[in-house]
Formats: sequence, C-alpha cells, structure tokens
Amino acid sequence: MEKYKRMLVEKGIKPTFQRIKILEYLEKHHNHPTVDMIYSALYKKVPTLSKTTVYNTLGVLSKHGLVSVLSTLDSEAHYEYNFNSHHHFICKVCHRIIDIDVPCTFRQYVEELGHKVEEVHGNFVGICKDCMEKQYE
Amino acid sequence: MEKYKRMLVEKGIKPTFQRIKILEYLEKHHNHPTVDMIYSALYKKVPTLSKTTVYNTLGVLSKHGLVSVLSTLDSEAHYEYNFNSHHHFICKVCHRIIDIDVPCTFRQYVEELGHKVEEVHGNFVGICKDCMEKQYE
DNA sequence: CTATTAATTTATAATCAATATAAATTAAAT
DNA sequence: ATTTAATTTATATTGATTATAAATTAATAG
Ligand SMILES: [Mn+2]
Ligand SMILES: [Mn+2]
Ligand SMILES: [Zn+2]
Ligand SMILES: [Zn+2]
Repeated sequence: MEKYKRMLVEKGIKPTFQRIKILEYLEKHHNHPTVDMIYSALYKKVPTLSKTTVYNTLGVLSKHGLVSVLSTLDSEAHYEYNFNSHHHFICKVCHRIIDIDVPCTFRQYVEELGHKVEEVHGNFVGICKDCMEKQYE
Repeated sequence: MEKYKRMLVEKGIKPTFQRIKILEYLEKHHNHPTVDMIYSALYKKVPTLSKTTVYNTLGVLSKHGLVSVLSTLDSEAHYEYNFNSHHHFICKVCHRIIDIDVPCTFRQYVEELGHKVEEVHGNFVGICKDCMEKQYE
C-alpha cells in the first residue's frame, strides 16, 4: 500500500485508492493483463470500481512511465508494470505473453540514424513451448 | 499484372482482379498502409471495390504469407508486402512507419527455449529524424 | 466547521475498426 | 444451358475504446 502510494506521489499523481490498487496489481501480476482482466480481478476487493476508471488510470500511469502498453495483434490492449525493458513471446495457441530476456543493442543503432527512441517493443510470435509439447501427447 | 497473378496462383489463391490489384498495391507501396488507405487508393481504378473485400483479401494474403500485419499501437491495422524480414521505427509525431534493417539474431535463441517462432516484430517507438529536425526550425 | 471549488470516479452514451450475415455477382462444373 | 460453388458487395452487428455528464470525494478559503 504505502509503497505504491509513494510511487504515485513521486510522479505527482494523486494516490487514490483505485490507482494504488491498480498499480499494485500490475506490480504483483506479470501476466500482461487487459483492462478487463484488471477490472475482474479488482472488482472483488473494490466493488465500486468502474471500468472507465481502469482505462483512465492506465492512461495516467502509462503517461508517467509507470506502466507500458504492449503492441500485440490482439483486439484488446495489454499492460505491464515497467520493470527493466524486455521482449515478449506471444503464443498463437494459448495467447499467453511470455517475457523474453535478450541483450538487444539495436536501440543505439537506431538513435544513430537520427531517430529519438523512447520505447523498444520486441515480439516473437508463434507457438509456445508448452503448446508445442501438448501437440504430441 | 501477370506477375501478381502468378504469385497468387502459386499459392493456390484464385487470382481475381481485386486481389491482384491489392497485392500489386502492397508490393509497390512501402508505406505500411491501413485498410482505409488501400481502399482509398484503389477506389479510383476499381470503383466497384468494397472495403469488405479489402479486409477479406488481406486476410487471405496474410494467411498464405504474402503480406504481414504489423503490430503497432495504432487503432487501425497496418499491412505490408512480405519482403525480407525487417524491423520498424514508429514515429509518435507524424505516425510514419519507417523500415529499419538490423541483423537481429535472437530468433534462434527463442527457438532454443523451446518456442516455435513464426514471426519477429521489432518496433522502435519515438520521434523520427525528420520530426526531430522540424522541432528546431 | 461550513461553503466553494477542483479533481476524481462512476454511469451512460457515442464512436469506429473489425467481423458476421445475407444478397448479388461472377466463375466453374456438369 | 443449368446447376453449383466461390467471390464480391451491401448491410447489420459486435466490442473495445473514448467522450460526455452526473455523482462523489478531496482540497481550499472564509
Ligand atoms: Mn513483459
Ligand atoms: Mn516494413
Ligand atoms: Zn501457448
Ligand atoms: Zn515523424
């Protein structure tokens, strides 16, 4: 609670109960949730919560760099707490989004081309290990 | 004309006038167009064209690997003819999508983790060179 | 403390890209 | 020439997101 409150205050965001809970959820759950997943999970503990607030809060949090929006081919946007930058594997079968750590160094190269790079999104799309193994059972 | 006809036949796709024109447009224009951009551009030469056909055709073409769908944060999907694999820079200001060629070798690493990689999407998001220069004029 | 003002949350309506459905057209097969 | 299948087109529907306005909560001033 206090931890997330401080994080919000540091960024100049008023630490409301809803915002704290949403930030806490994202920091604790690395499942790259959608708005709906966040809403469903928090609804139990914050029964007054509205989906609009989830949208608004995610907008505020991402504007201040606390969370980031993933670029997927899914119809719904996926969000994650901003840990250290990493890549993703997106499974076409189970639709899981798996964190991938690779020492990507191309950011600097792109900067040298004259572009200002603010985010790097690396997505490997295919069939995940678990789903591959299930095919041969 | 004949060139695109052959490409379609090779993949077992019936080479209709609409499909040929859409494939031709994508092969000749490397602007990563949306459905709307393709429709607007071809509407002049194929006045009977419907937007539904553009959606359908892009579905068919991408299913057969002739075109690919980009993963962007845009509300509309962007498409491109399937040249050799490459990455993209997405400008937050002018919304252009610029091709970036980097010798990315992480595909194999992800495969070694047990995942089957079918596509690699690398996006650098920020402010492009042109827009950066315009800021200081 | 009470009144006033501003910020946030919530409820509701509107938007719009994408999909689903069905009718019309075209091509292929008998 | 008739039937059948595939494709295109027109139209309706869906569903995530955004916009708008009302309700609630917090902050400020007197
Ligand atoms: Mn992640
Ligand atoms: Mn490209
Ligand atoms: Zn999977
Ligand atoms: Zn630009």
